[in-house]
Amino acid sequence: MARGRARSGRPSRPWQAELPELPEVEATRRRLQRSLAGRRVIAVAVRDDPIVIAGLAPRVLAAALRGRRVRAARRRGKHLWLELDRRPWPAFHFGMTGRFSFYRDEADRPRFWKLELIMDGGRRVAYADARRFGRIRLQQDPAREPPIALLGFDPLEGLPSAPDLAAHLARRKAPLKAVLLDQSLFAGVGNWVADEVLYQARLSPHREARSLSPAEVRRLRRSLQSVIARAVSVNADSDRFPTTWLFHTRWGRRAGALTARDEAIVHETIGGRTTAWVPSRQS
DNA sequence: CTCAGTGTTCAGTG
DNA sequence: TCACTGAACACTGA
Repeated sequence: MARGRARSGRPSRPWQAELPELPEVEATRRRLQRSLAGRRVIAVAVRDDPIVIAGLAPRVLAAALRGRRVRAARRRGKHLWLELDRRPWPAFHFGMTGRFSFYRDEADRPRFWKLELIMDGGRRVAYADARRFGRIRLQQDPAREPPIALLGFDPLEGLPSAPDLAAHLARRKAPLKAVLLDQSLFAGVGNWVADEVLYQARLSPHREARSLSPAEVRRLRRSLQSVIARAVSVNADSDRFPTTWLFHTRWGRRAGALTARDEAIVHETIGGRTTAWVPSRQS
């Protein structure tokens, strides 16, 4: 598998998003909005998986979806949900390997599918998750219930002002890398986005969050906004990320991996996660 | 066979 | 109460 490779996909092949961080989930949301909004679910298949569909009987989930018309697809952070013409609504988290696939032929149903919707018009959409860290929930109002209600700022919807952000960071002693990954502060930031933001903001992932100067907080804020906005603007297709982004070279695991600028990349565990960073550029 | 991994949660600690 | 750390979760694929 080409890690971190979003695909554009030829029209004849099923489409699926990869990498469940904010940009990929937003690309999925747009795809769901385009192919499902205004259409009716004419059939539902649910695979009995007591982990991914925890606490929810397969027949209950199927009954909530069958016959419903989809009004819209919504997203917050890495969470996504469908607005139907009747509540409750389904909400999805993607874990490490959750993804939606869009296709027409039953033969294209993805290998680790958990839920499949057949829409009027014959289009099919399936949620699949090999590693089973993802979750499907059924909620009356997903945006106002946990876990979505507990999320922090969504960088695509808007970040607080630099002084407000500084006030949040001032309470955190943990390394910047760990704080960026905290969904109750920055909703939707995952491992590659955090590393990219720190690289572009020229900040070390080791820095205590509370140690940032006002100018550094502004740099962090600006990088967060620009990385997310740019990734979303190309539909999370990593082939279209700027060539200078760390993303393209961060997984060169051999000692001596270099960025497009010929800077040495270091890999180490920070905040419990593998982190790629460039000491010569980030401090 | 071993190990790392795009994420979250929980227990234990300070 | 809050913040932090590390283990656990489940499974694939290198």
